[in-house]
Amino acid sequence: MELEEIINRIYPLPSTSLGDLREKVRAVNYSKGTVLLRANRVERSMYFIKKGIVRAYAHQNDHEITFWFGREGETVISMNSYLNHEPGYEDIELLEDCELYTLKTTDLHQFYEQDIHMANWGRKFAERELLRTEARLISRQFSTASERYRELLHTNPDLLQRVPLGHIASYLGITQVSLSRIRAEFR
Amino acid sequence: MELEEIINRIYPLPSTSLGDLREKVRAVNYSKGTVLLRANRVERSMYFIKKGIVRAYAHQNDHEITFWFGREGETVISMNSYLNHEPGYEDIELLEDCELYTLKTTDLHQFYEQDIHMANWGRKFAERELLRTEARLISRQFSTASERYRELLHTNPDLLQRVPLGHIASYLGITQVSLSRIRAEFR
DNA sequence: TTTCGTTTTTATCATATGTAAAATTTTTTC
DNA sequence: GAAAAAATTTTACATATGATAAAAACGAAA
Repeated sequence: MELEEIINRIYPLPSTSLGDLREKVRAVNYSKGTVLLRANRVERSMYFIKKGIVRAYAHQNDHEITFWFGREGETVISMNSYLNHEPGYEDIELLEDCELYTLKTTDLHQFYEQDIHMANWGRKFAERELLRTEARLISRQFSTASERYRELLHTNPDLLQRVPLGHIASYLGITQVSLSRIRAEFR
Repeated sequence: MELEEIINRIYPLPSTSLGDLREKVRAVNYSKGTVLLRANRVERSMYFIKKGIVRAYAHQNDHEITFWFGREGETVISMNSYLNHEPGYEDIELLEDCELYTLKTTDLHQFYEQDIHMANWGRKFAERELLRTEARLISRQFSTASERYRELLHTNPDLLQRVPLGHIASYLGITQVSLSRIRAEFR
């Protein structure tokens, strides 16, 4: 997916803003397994996914949970790093070889301060992510693990093809063993 | 808490912007039990809480879950209504008599389009809520119900005084019975 | 104080999910 | 194509939480 489409899916920018953005953006490729952003660091880059899929995960002790997947057209950023200038809590890892666009967060901040269209783009981006995250929090309460799995199967069928089940289980808030049981139910 | 402080806690606005905002804002008082925003409607108002506490809850069948509390200084809006011009999924109910500031969402949208400072205020607001919500989603996975309760007790001691335990339990993702067991543990 | 309604706790039983380890299948690598 | 590594499933057992019902405690109003 081209940069312009990625951006405009969230909030269409006038071509002047797009031009300014394009000047600061660089295309990069990384291979599967690369860790794009690291926890406990103040990250200074963000990414747009042209092609591929990534996951964000947090850890505590030896435990690790995947709380976000990003695919073609999605924006990758360490929210805590970027918002509070503090170390983030997530690693972001490539699950496939990826083609990305990258931008320095300092440039992003400058755009926000200087260009109202960019500011509104950033607003819309955060609002959409907020809505999604809230929906997941709520569904965690209302739905059983089995229902959440079927829901995911329905809304993101490709995820199951592209991502190991361990990560999916974690994303659904259950163990891989439990997910395996659920899958066995209807087979 | 005065309007200016509420706004500036999120993102300080220049006095011109604050002045424009103040012109469109109206102070209102409602009593405990009032439902401020209703699910399944496109809501056209938003609120800032000067004094009091409210909760947002979603329902499905006869089940109801509280997923957000708002207190002095917080901003109340039906994200889905406002973002997608679709009916929202939450009711927002006053848990105490409240003093509020209210603003039409159409006015908010206009501010966003015309005033870069307001646009950045909206961005920051959504970003902060996103970070909070994400943190809760993650803690739901890492921590036991008991740990989450103690965490809440530590970070929001007043909540326990101001809100019935049933709502707290729901917010923590457990039943009231379960919360009662947890409370019994260390007493 | 008494009463009524709400909130909170207690008790019992059922069950979904977790932990740990082994078995199986699939994928990768040489 | 064989060996190694990774991913997935299965099994057995433990436990936290849910559902339900009832009792107790608390608070507001008469």
